[in-house]
Amino acid sequence: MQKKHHPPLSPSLEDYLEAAYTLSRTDGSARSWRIGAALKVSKPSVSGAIRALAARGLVLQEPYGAVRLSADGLRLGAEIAGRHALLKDFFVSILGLDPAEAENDACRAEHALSREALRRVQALALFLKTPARRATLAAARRAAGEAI
Amino acid sequence: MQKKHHPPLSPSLEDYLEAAYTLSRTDGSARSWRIGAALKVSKPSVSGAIRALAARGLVLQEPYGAVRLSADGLRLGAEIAGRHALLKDFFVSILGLDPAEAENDACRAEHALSREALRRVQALALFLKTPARRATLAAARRAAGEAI
DNA sequence: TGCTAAAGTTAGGTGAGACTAACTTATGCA
DNA sequence: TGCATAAGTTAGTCTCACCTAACTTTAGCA
Repeated sequence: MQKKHHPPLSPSLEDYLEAAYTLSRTDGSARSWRIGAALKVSKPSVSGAIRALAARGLVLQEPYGAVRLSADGLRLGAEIAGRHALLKDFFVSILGLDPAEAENDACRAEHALSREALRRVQALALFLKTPARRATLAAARRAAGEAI
Repeated sequence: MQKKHHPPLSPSLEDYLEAAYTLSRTDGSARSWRIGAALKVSKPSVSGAIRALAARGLVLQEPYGAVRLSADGLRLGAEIAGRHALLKDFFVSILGLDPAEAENDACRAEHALSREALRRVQALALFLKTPARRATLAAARRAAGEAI
């Protein structure tokens, strides 16, 4: 099996891989139409994206069958889903954003931030959530929620 | 002057407008080649983007001349540059990110976050920067800087 | 004052990522 | 068990955002 190098995944392909990963977790398998429904794109769009992910060895596709993630795909999918969860949690529990809006913001921001920035966001969230910081976090959330 | 509606600016066009705005501020005028240099794109790319911005009434272009922002363009440009500055400041002064990396992250994140999220990030930064919070901010930055 | 070099534009092409329409394969149930 | 419907694929098109090559305009200076 010859390895080719591919550029890092585009935001779009990250979304497809993340959806496939999440659906595999929740539903046991990732059917193409469910990915399309989750991402609100057409069937051919999913088909093309899966082919691109398969070319990178991230998913295995038996034609007309379910999408399965390779070991690499599982690792990357988990990482992307983790970035998403981390940001959503920060938006909700630190900034006090409405969960639906936090979800949208996380979807977009997860492709924009560097590993290091993400790590620091996570650390900040953890710091502010320590029990000793209860009052501070409450005040911060109050401050974030107020109009400026 | 007939107004057409246009969809909101794409991330790419926001970048061009932001660059034009910033150059106008620092250099007094925005020459096309400077925009291209700032964004690391070719002359024709700038030319095309300026045409698109002009079609939306955001910039005035006299052929072969400097790019000037309209009143709308100035407003939007200032807003976009503000988002950028706000995020960079958060990354540097709250998360303790290296300024060069903060710049890159801000460039990408400025297109990803909603108005509300941005507002709350700003409020959080303001909150943590109040003098009464000196020790907390220092501890937070220390926590963010440490490996997890 | 005219020529050259820098700046800007036009023309044409590429690749990503989306779409619709039409086709193929798989599935489930009468 | 065969056929209708659901799921997936193929083909072809569109737009966006970039590129190079070649052309035009502007401007500076000998």
